[in-house]
Amino acid sequence: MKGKATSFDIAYRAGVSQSTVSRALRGSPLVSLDTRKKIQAIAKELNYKVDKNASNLRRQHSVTLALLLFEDPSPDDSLINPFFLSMLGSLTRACARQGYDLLVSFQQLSEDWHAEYQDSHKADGLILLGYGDYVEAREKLQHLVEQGTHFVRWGAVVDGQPDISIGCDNIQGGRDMTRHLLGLGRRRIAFVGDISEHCPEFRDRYLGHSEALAEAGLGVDPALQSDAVESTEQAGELAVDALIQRGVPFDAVFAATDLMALGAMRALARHGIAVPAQVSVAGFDDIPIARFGTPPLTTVQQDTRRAGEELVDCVIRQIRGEPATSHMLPSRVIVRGSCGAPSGRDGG
Amino acid sequence: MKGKATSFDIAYRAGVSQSTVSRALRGSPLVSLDTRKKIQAIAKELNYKVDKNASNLRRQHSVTLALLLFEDPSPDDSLINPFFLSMLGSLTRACARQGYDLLVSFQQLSEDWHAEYQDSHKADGLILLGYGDYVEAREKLQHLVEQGTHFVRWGAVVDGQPDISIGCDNIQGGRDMTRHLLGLGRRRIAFVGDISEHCPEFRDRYLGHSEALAEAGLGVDPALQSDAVESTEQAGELAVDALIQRGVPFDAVFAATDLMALGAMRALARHGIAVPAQVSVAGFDDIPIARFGTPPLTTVQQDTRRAGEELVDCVIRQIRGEPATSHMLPSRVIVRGSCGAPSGRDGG
DNA sequence: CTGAAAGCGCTTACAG
DNA sequence: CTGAAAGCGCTTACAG
Repeated sequence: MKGKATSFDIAYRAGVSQSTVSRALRGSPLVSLDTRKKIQAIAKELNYKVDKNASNLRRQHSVTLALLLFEDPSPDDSLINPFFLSMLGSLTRACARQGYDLLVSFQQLSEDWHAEYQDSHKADGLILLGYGDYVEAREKLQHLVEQGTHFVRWGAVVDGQPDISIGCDNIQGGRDMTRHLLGLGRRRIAFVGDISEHCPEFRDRYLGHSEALAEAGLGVDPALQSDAVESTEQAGELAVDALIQRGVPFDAVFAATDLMALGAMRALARHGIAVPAQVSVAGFDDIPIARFGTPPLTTVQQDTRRAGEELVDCVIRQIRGEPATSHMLPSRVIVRGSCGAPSGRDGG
Repeated sequence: MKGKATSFDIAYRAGVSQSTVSRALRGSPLVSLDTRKKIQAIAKELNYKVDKNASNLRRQHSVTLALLLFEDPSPDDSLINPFFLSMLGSLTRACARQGYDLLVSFQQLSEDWHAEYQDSHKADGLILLGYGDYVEAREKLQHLVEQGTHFVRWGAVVDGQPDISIGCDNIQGGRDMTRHLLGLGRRRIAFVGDISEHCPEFRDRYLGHSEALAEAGLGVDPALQSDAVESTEQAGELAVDALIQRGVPFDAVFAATDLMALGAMRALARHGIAVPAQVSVAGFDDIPIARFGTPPLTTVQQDTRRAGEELVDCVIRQIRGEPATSHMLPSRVIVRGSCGAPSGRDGG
């Protein structure tokens, strides 16, 4: 065989027209069973695969989705946010289940990522993960919407947002965790993370946290909140340093992110503060290393598997012209050793 | 604007032929600077992107690579080997640098993965990660080669292999680690992992281990080697249990994988054996959680960043008809707390 | 330097 | 149920 077989090759061998071959292989009901069988047999024999480029061109779609991963530029570029990575797994599988391919692309936060994929027909829809600063991203999102791009963003559902997003219920997650801490007798709970409009997810977690405090008849002390410049271990460490510097007493640290919580533990250890004996530490995400913390980290688990499925489903619905809406997924508290509670069976 | 702009739209506005538009946008030297500028301006204005399907069809390639990730089926399918995941990051970036897109696909180990991607023109080349059992994979690899598929496998370089592979120098890595252990005064070093021809990478690590023993004038005691059914934490735990059951004394465990090493530590803890005081534990891979072990795990680090680059480079060379050969990448021992050595500055 | 034209390999109305 | 034909949007010899 020279070169790849085409539908004409198999038509010739089967003694039918090329149209019939195409129909048979696409499962059209218009072709007789005998013909179909014969064609399929020859196709297999010749190791024939329909040319996706030709097929896609003709049908005007690509049956692939593009995953745009946005990352803060970091010197060591093999280090990826573990949460995104776990999302990637479920996204890939969800796509496969729906018959879509997944194109993965890391975007520099600075880049112009408008519709590159969809317009070039590389992908029929986009999934955005880790869009960075929401305020900055917003106009780009707006632009994408105006262009009619099919896409969904993983993240907070924000009032009046231009796009469709799916995220975990951050308010609920924050509320549940603070309730847990309160139930353990903690009263002065520090919150680590940027709660401005730039980080709506963290803001929601803080909101839930505040709600739980209110439920318990406690007020929110602004001195107990400490910004972190990014969502890294180091930033979490620095934030707790700042907190200690500030001189406000606290008996728990609730970090908006596991990575920051791990950093918080490090700062605490450095200051000779025992976890959880003196201070409880809680995180958010349940990334794989959370359970390897010293002590293992109590955190809020997001259901990445379900998230991946819903994200894919949401884009495909848009592609098909079906209704799709923003919504939130439930989360759950995973109790491990870092808060002082008896470890649950979930703590694995 | 109804629908996407085509090269005809921009030709019309620019007052030139569609051929000229195509040339200008592809950077052909045949077009005058003025014409090119004008065309580029209009293209930007109309938000024009060349249709990849049409372009690819015409040029008979796709400028995309497919990453085939093979995984042992696991009940929790969001759990992916962290080593592969870190590879994925560098692969994506390496592709981007070369102007290629990356299609990600999880293959069930059982599936028939022959040339699906290349024949359908979805991808110009394949990168295989985690091919499973080498003996089983071998005939498929052979088949791929016969079909002229452009691909590279991440893994051991095996004598007489049909395909091209790039992997870390497992023999060197194994040798270096065992030398390290020997330098720490350990004499009875257990090795955890399947060293049969089914797992050539582990076999090579064991080979290096044996070489280091020989250098030190020590013999290889087969009783100190313990198979693990898979490369998971649990399998590592079981393997160490078996070792203890066996009653052979040992003062170190060198696991063929970090995940297994972590499991080994768990088994040791369960038996009340102190690490590293009584027994040193070493791993291989340097996955992100390695440094979070209790104590932090001493391990052999593979340079995933460089690996990603070389893998991509290797496939692209094949696509271009340039020579490409199997080769190995150096690895390095990362000293942390699990073996009893004073922790190096590399220990992160 | 530019244009007219063929052709990449399919899918799908249209006609039978 | 089947075939002949148009067309998806490009790229690139070929001719000027």
